[in-house]
Amino acid sequence: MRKPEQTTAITNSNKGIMKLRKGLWSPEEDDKLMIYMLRNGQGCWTDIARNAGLQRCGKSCRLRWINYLRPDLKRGAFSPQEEQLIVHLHSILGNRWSQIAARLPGRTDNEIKNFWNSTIKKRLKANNSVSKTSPNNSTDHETSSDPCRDIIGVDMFISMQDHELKAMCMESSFTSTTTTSSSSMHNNSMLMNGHDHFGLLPPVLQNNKNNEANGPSNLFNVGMGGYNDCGVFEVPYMMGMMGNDDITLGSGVMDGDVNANPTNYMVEKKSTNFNHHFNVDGKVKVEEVVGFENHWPGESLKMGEWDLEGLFATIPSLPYLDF
DNA sequence: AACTCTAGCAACCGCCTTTCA
DNA sequence: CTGAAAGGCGGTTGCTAGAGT
Repeated sequence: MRKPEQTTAITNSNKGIMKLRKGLWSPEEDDKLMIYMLRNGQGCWTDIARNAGLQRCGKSCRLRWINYLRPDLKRGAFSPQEEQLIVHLHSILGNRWSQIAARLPGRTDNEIKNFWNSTIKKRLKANNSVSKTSPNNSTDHETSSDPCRDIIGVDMFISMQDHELKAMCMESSFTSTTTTSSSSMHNNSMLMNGHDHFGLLPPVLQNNKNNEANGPSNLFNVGMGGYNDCGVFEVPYMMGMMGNDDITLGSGVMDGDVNANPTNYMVEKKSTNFNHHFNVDGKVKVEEVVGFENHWPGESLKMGEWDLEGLFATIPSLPYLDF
């Protein structure tokens, strides 16, 4: 972490010398950026920094938004399933953290990178030292080419059956590829059929439900629509902040109109405690929150974009989805 | 209570790629 | 086509909090 007092002088052609802050973001800065992003959406980060009244470089604002302020971020510890998926994807993709993060909903590349470097790497070291000292470990998994087994332990890895990973990928794919086109949304929801994703809770709510074990999330989650088993289009849902009751849950069912914009839902703000210190009045459009206004349908989402088609085209070891 | 060690993670740095004038 | 600016990404740093001594 950095000291919030740090400043760097830079020259700006319009305003002469400007001092840019470095280090930790203050709650006030977070508020400014969050409010600006919610009202104006994503754009040129340099402009965002300037227009939001932040003495930060655009890069810093982008990083703060992506890694911390983004509304769709998942909080809390990594679940065992996520951990396994990370290990598996890392064995395929290597240190391409952004691509790994793209397959884990609500997780950032930075988060995954930190998790890998602090936790999983250590486990690898420990496993290596154990395998060196223990003659009993000279089994086939030691000679396996799959590093996952070295890192997470063969038992744990084997315990993750293909269908589990498949289910995770499908769940992950839901909130991502649904943004690319209505047809891909349809495809994904077709894949969901039989997996009870439209059972008691929509996927994102299920995610949040699961996350409660990891502690309360102060952020709401934004999902996209899809077709349920009855062929009825279900619209996105906004997750009220756990325990805060700050955001009214916006959800519903749309019949028939495939091309209806499922993001065009208003979410009423009930209190001023938005983020851990975020204040905003009035109503917030979902599309503003997720930053893809005018990107629906057929246009890609700027934030949290997923390229699962690319993944499954390039990764033969993940042949689960039939796009 | 004071000190040291360490894990976790926010944020910067620098390089590469992409976009745009 | 070219150069500058912006965006994106992986690597790294260094601060904080909590555990251990």
